[in-house]
Amino acid sequence: MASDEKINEVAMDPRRAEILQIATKLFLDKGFSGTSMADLSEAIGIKKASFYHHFRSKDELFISCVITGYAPALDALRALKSAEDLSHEDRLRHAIDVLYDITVNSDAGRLSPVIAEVSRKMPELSQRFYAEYIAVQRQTLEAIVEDGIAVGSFKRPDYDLLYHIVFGPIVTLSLSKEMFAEMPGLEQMFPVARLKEGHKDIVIDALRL
Amino acid sequence: MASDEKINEVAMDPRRAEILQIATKLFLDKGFSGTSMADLSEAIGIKKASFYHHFRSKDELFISCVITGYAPALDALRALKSAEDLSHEDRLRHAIDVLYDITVNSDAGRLSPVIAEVSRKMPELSQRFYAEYIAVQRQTLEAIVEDGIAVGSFKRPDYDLLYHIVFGPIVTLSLSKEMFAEMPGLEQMFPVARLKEGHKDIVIDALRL
DNA sequence: TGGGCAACCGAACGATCGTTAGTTTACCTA
DNA sequence: TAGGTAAACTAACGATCGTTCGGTTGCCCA
Repeated sequence: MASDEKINEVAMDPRRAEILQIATKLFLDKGFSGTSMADLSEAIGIKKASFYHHFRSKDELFISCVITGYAPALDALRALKSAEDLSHEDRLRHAIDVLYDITVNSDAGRLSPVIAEVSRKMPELSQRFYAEYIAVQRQTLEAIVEDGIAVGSFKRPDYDLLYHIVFGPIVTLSLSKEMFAEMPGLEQMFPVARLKEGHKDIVIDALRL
Repeated sequence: MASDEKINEVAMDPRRAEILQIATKLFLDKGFSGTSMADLSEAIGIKKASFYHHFRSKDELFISCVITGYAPALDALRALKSAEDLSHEDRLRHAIDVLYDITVNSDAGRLSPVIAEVSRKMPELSQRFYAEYIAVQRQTLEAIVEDGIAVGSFKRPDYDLLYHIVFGPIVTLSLSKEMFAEMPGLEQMFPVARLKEGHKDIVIDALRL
């Protein structure tokens, strides 16, 4: 497949993509209202006015950052469905690994607190974020567990609860790392690798027959 | 009058307390930078200039909101230690009930995303919030579990992991409710009571010998 | 009874916000 | 080589930001 028909405008315009990348970094660092157009245009290396040649407004820019930010995460989720060679337990463990990765390390997950910041003035963004990103994560998790149930590996859980237990710690970890980023000893405070392994064990236990 | 005495002296000035209450409501609703001094003074019912009779700055006001916001939550945590009549499992269940309550319903917990918003420009607030609120929650949880271990009710857990599993879902639930507050069907999306019960079972299971 | 003072006010401060108007530059193509 | 156009520029816009100044009010107590 050489070209995907559903290519968005970003892939067509490298300058736009470059701006998105720089802007995302700033939004992650300083939040939405903490990032001024002066900061932004300086980081890009153009004057403020030139920015408006590429984006209609700061709001549109941020929305684009979010949408393009979770695109790779969605790809990673899609890739999960084609791991047929693993046991169902290992598929689930691998899925949780991926969820940690996309939430703690990717732009999409790390932008969540910033989306929360603007959610009141951009409710349509929250809705889109939920429908196109959060809900997809949930569906992916459910599909993997359902496969395991079908062959008798798992018991059927309360999916709302499963989601609560799986995503809760991951999202909070991501939020905490942002929130306490300036504190010394951050790595010891949140030993991600160890927490992840223990977390996976607990989730598997909760699904055991 | 703003003075050099400790910010968290609550009982000093009823007018100050009244302003704190109104300000907290606004900060919860619209975030830190989303709340202007114009909004605030209008909500209080005084002119902007008069506000500065009570607080030195917007930053000091917000810090006071946070500090006084978690004071009742700390009281609730302290009260947990004197529940000697319950079994250790029930004490833990009750503790988790309290954690849900103070995180999802109290100002302290609900202000967390707002603290995250300003954490870069007020790192000392993040630090204080962690030391005086987050760490206290953690210590309380640990003390209760240690009591259970001493009488053979629980096995000794990885406390970092326990904290991850207990607080993660609670904080994320609180964040989600703020983030998706404008979405229809919020209550069905996050059936708090059911999630809480299932969550408690899983935590207890993880501590079983 | 009058001095002190907390609480309030109108007015304005300088700074910064996101955005726009109008113009110039640089490059591609006809 | 002329012309069109995308992308950059300078300059400034009106609005709003948090904050301060200087003055007025009204209550408490000496």
